[in-house]
Amino acid sequence: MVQRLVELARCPECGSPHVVRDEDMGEFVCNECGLVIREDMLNRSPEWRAFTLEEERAKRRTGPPTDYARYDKGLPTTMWITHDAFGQPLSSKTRHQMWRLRRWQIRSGIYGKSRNLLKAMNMIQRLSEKLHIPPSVKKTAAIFYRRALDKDLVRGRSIASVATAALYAACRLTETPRNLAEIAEASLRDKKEIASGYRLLVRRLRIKMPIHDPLHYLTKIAEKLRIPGDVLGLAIKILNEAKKERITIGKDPRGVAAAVLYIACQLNEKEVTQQRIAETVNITEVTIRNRKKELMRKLNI
DNA sequence: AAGACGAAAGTGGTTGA
DNA sequence: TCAACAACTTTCGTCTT
Repeated sequence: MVQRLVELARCPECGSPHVVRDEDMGEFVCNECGLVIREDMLNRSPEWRAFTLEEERAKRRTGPPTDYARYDKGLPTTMWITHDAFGQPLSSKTRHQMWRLRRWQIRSGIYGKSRNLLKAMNMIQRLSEKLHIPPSVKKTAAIFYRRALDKDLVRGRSIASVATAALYAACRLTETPRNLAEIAEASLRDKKEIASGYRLLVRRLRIKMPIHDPLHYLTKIAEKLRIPGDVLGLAIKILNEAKKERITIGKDPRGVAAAVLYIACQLNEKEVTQQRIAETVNITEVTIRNRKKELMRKLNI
């Protein structure tokens, strides 16, 4: 099936000129931000062409080409996509994903929520591509969204915000390092909106989020700044002490990790500035200083 | 000149009434 | 739902190396 793409005016959301008309899906989609501009556009033209009467008779099927009242608007067939928006053939991996999405769509199609789900899946798909989120995490997000839909949590909220929140929750659960700011920015939605959606999902779906261990960040920073193993070893020792003294609870694990590593570097006379550590984990030097002060005091260093 | 330190004011999230 | 609260950030002046 050939996709016909027609350039439109600028996207009302992000101002991007890359707004594309996707006739097969019956949608206008912004290639920059993934905004679906007119999702209920109806393609009334026949999906086939005939040049002779015989041809027309041969190609015509029963009923009108598309029917808006049908639950799926013929979507199970239109989801058979073999080329991307630029006319390039899809990779086998993406084709496989599309195939799964299609099969899944056919299965759920008889239910009233299918359209909602399809839109959400599109949203999650676009966001995942934009943020380079691995397929396994994306799958988790999809499952979260489905469960949210089952529990009627989407009612009264926008599909986009819940879908984005589901993706964020999936990232948190799988410890995929994407923060709220990045995801909110990619979805072009308010951080608050995503955050409240996230909390709703965690609460109502009873998702058990892993507690972020400073150790996780410790090794990460050490690797990035090429901290030698013995210094890292010392840092881990200090961290374990801190855990015993219960200094780490309720604090930003990144701050604790950063401070512990900084102390270890100083004790080993390894020159690393607070600033360098701070920027690798996206916190401020002040936080490192505060944590450091507390650690030094309570651990008698 | 760069890095460290800390005070003060502001922000966003959590908690408990 | 709202106010209080702790943690964290931003900003900025000062001190040290």
